[in-house]
Amino acid sequence: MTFPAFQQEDVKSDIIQKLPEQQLLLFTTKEEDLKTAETKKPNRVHEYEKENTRSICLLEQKRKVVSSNIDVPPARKSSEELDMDKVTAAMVLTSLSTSPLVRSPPIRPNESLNGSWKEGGFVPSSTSSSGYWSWNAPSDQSNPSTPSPPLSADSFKAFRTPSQPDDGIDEAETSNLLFDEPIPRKRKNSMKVMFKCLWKNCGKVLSTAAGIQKHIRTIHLGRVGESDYSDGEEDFYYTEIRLNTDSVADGLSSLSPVSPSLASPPSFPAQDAIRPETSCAKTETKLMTPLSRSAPTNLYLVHTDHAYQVSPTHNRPAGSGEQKQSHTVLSSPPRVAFGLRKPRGEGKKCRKVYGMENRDMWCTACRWKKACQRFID
DNA sequence: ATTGCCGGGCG
DNA sequence: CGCCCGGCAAT
Repeated sequence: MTFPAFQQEDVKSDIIQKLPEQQLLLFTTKEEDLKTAETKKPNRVHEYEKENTRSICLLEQKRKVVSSNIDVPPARKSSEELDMDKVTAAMVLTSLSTSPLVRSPPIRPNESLNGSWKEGGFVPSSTSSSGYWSWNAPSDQSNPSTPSPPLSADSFKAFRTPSQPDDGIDEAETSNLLFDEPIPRKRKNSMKVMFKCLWKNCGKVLSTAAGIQKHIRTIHLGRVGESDYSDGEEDFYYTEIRLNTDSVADGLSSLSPVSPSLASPPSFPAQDAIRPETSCAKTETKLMTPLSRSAPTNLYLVHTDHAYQVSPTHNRPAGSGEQKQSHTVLSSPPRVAFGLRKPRGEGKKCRKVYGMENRDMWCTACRWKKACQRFID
């Protein structure tokens, strides 16, 4: 019973496809993680089964990062794999408030054990402290394509219930527990933790979480008055990064203010703009189906993907407001010369995201059939 | 067929 | 201005 990597990828992407856009999902192979997931939201768990792979999708009410991003372990490890006769993958995701979007639990018809498995194997225990979301790193280093790039590890956030910010696990604590493996991460001496804004075209880096939160709150979320009130939404828009202080330039350059998201300049077919470290965790999968290809992308970039940005209107009037003061002459737009019409932004806009029925959730521009301001390209 | 949005109309 | 929509282009 081995599980080729691509197969798991396949499942992942499959699941992703059936889930709402605003998601944050997570992958783990530990059953206790699943249990935890179920404990958190017993009634919003969906199972998904396919072949020998089984997954759980956990829906959360609010958009929150629930745990770290964990990639599936490489398919073939050593032979110790045998005891793991089933790979369980839990995907925790968050969605916008009203997102029973996953109406039909994506379950293959012919599976019989989905019910029993859930009830028998996972009696929701109330001791939330019993299990924490943990990193299940493959214990063998043999595989070069070990998951866990900085991004996936860092984009983690402690789980918190929307209403109750503290359910027994606080951030610092969790972040340690998270790597249940003895963190050899003592990182020499000069390892600095910074916080980077993931807002498109921002990329601001600050040294404190509070700082970045405030930045996001005021600059991007436009919450000026209540600048010290946090509903935790900011968590969504920044990520934690570590960098060597002695290679600051390097580090900073790598986090160029360019959009961290997959927003690739439409004119450049090369999507490889995402540096390898970021997109790693690819597992040696050359034969990814077009389907599964979307999986990693979503996985790692959910952060910005679902980032529903309420950019204050005055940020950018639309169109080409970028440089207002370009000095008349020589102002031939660096844009693609004869693109009379803007390449038509990729990425979903309000309409697609919220749907026709929720038109009142769109940004005003979208409502007026103008260029979307919320999901800028 | 659907989606993004420019250009233009109306109050 | 704010608001809406015809219609086109890109998907």
